[in-house]
Amino acid sequence: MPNALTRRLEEYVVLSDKDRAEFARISALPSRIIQPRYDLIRQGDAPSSIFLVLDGWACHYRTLEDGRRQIVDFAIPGDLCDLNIFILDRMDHSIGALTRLRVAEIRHDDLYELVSGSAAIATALWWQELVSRSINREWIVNVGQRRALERIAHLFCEMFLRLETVGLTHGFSSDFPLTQNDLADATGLTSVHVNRTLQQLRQMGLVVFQDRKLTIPDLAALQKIGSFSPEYLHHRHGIRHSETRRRTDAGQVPDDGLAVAV
Amino acid sequence: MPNALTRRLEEYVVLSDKDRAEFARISALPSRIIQPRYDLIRQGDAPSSIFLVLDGWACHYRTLEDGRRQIVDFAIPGDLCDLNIFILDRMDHSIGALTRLRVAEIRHDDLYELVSGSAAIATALWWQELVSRSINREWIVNVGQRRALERIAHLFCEMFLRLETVGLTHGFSSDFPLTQNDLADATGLTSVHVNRTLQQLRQMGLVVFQDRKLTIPDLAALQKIGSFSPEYLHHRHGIRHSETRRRTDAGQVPDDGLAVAV
DNA sequence: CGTTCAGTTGACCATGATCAAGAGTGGTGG
DNA sequence: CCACCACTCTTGATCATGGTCAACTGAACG
Repeated sequence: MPNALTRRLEEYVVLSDKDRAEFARISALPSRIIQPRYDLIRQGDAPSSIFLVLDGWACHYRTLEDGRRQIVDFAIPGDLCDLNIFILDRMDHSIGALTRLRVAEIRHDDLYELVSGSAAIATALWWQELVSRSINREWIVNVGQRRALERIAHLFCEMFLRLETVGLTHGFSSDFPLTQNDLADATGLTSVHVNRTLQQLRQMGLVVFQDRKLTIPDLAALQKIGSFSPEYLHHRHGIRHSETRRRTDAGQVPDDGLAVAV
Repeated sequence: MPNALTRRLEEYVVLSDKDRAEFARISALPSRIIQPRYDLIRQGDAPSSIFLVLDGWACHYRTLEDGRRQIVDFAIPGDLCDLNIFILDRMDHSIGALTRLRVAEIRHDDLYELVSGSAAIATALWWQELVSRSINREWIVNVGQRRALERIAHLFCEMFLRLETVGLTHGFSSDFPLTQNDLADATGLTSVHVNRTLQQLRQMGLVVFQDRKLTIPDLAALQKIGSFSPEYLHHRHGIRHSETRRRTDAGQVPDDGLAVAV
């Protein structure tokens, strides 16, 4: 019953039992709770630890002087927030909790030990970093080239696959605790227009999005609307995802669908 | 008379003479020429070397099925194109030459030696990677939140500072070999609208952009219009740049303004 | 209850897209 | 040397996507 981080990294590399034990240990470190709408790290900070999301959603965002806000990525269980702070002088963006958030705090030394103790772990963390960057690039494409309907469809597809990777989906559904305003800030639209676009997606039968849950009855159809192709996520088991056309059973994920990072 | 890569990395870390010699050696490796509008690497490729831009401009871009193209970053002399290919399976985007492009090809082993031979170099390359990511994030903000005039002003500011870092500006001017179409693909606008927006910027006296050259008579003013603040570039000498209000002399960069990557 | 926050709706507007045509420039081959 | 082509830039007319402003609903919570 692997935790979210392990599940995530095993998309990229083969981990040994020892590696897995290390991650289990880290995930079991004393965790910190952040309340929704509070910041975990602020732009300009120079924190001395990095955070591993255990439970809940966060977002990476930047704010302009006049208050405009752009979410540049979401963080879900299994995501490491910013390896970079050990190298860069200060945070160039903020990380805020969207839900009640539980994170493990990993100190510099711990991370160093972790990385130097296992080549697989080092590679996996590198990989995670590079995948995050690929996601950044895709977001540029999303806001730069796609129109509203596509943008939101695309974001739903991406997040659904990312959630699936860490075992947080159940069949066609998943918790999805974003407000329409969050969606607006992530897609560069206004919340009013997000609202209307969601109605359109609902009316087309492509998504059910209510009570902080998302259901995608036909992922392949949604991918088409969102001009989504999953290669940029670099999942090793990408075939599983891209063959969503086959997901015609209503089956639950049998093993550990609820196994949020212990 | 340092080369572009050295100049770039010295924004981040202190290099020893030995480190500098290493970079000089690498920059002097047999170089490859790519003609304008040709691709250096294509999405889906799994190349075995990485490229260091010595001369000319390139762009990182993704294309959608229907032909829409989004440029997600530019590469100028001193930029390493994609450390990631040693880890990720295949390229998730393409890199194309915008001008006649000269690059050095660095093989996996060479890079490995370089990195393991000097902690400063390893840190510097890490840093470069993280700064690139910060730039990616800022581009999301740019296309997501800023309107046309701001977007283009912002892009001009960013590229001008990046060019300055590698010694490719002369006073208030620089080569700037982008077509209006390139600008459109980078900002998520149409070339028609870029044209009109440029006219506006010109009329406001903020930029001179013709014959593949860019002049910014008052960088501080342009930064204001573009709601640009340079922290995200993480330049160590950031003060030099942010105090552009003081650039009231018409002075040339005295030392090595022409020192394009040897 | 009153307050706050998320979602919803309507009317109107503006930014920027689309379509189309023409001008200027440089390169190439007959 | 000239004619032609391709490419970039420019301009005008029209249109549409999505923004703005404002008001209202309903649920959650103290």
